[in-house]
Amino acid sequence: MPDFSEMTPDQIRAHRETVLLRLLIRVAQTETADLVDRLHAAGHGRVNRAHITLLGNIDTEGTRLVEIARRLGVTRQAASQMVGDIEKRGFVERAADPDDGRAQRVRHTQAGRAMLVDALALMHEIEQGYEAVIGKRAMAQLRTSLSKIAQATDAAAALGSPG
Amino acid sequence: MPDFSEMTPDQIRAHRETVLLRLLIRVAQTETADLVDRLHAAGHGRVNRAHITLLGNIDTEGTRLVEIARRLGVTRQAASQMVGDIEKRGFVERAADPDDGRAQRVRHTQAGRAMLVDALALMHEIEQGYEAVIGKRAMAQLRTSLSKIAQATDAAAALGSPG
DNA sequence: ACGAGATCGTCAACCTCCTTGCCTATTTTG
DNA sequence: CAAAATAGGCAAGGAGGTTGACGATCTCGT
Repeated sequence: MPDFSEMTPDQIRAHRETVLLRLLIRVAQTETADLVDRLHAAGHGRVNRAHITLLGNIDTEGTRLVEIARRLGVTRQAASQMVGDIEKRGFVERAADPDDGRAQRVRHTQAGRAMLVDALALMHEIEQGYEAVIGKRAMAQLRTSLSKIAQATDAAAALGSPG
Repeated sequence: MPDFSEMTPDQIRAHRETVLLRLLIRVAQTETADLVDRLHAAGHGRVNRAHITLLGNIDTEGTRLVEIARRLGVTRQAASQMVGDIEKRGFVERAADPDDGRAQRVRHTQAGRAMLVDALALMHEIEQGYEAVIGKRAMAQLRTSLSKIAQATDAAAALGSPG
């Protein structure tokens, strides 16, 4: 490992640029902004990343709020607020859970499903643009590498916090 | 391109998992959380991602507020608030710019520099963990691919909004 | 059968980060 | 030099999360 405390300012600057985290955040932000722009252009007014993320995490048979919260990595309260938000916009609806009187199922509406399908298509379009830049092989390896890292860190997190 | 409107729910679910954006966000979030945890463990109390990002975007000779805002992709006001925040914590200080009476230079304090050096070392440590999972070659290609994508999208953005 | 405790969802209050709108001081420009 | 651009700051507010407390319901050990 480099001895950072002995690095010159220029060396620190150079190193900074190669930090993976910086690249991840940058590309994720750019792609998100691009997606939202394209959704607007496609006639889906006033949608944001949270909406897409949420829609993408709802199963066709309906998903419980607490499960949505878990998938999104936020509290139940935050998930509840987000669902309330996109419910107002008509993309999801709530229904009582037949198996559990405490719970509800959140489901896509027709409009929500249409939006999700459009969003997936636009993401695919954007990512094909990336593939054109780095090549098909590199793109495939990018997905594979990130998947492996995600799996490994998830496994580590599961060990770290049992329960 | 797949015809998403004809996909079954299961196919949509399967596709969802391979969307690059999802992977990017997930890995970025995990690494960020890991970094903050390690900084806490290393005795740097009450630091967050914004602090590290900000410290990493300040040059040794001092950086103007407006330049910080540009690098972070936020408004001057937001940058000003963040600088005010970490100034209170003692990581940066402001000084008048000798070349421009309107401007100020934001500089690291000793403590800020120490924090940045630690943060870089910890990111390096985390990312070596990733390298152990996916291999040295894949890690190098990951950085290269993301860099290329970032450069390409930056160039496109520059064309789109001249000025 | 039933009381203790866990779980599902919600309301309310608050925090962080970032925005828009407006303002002053200074520099640059025609 | 006046006009316009630029550096920065103050105030108000929105978006998206948090913690804490709560009622309703389910689950489990006895």
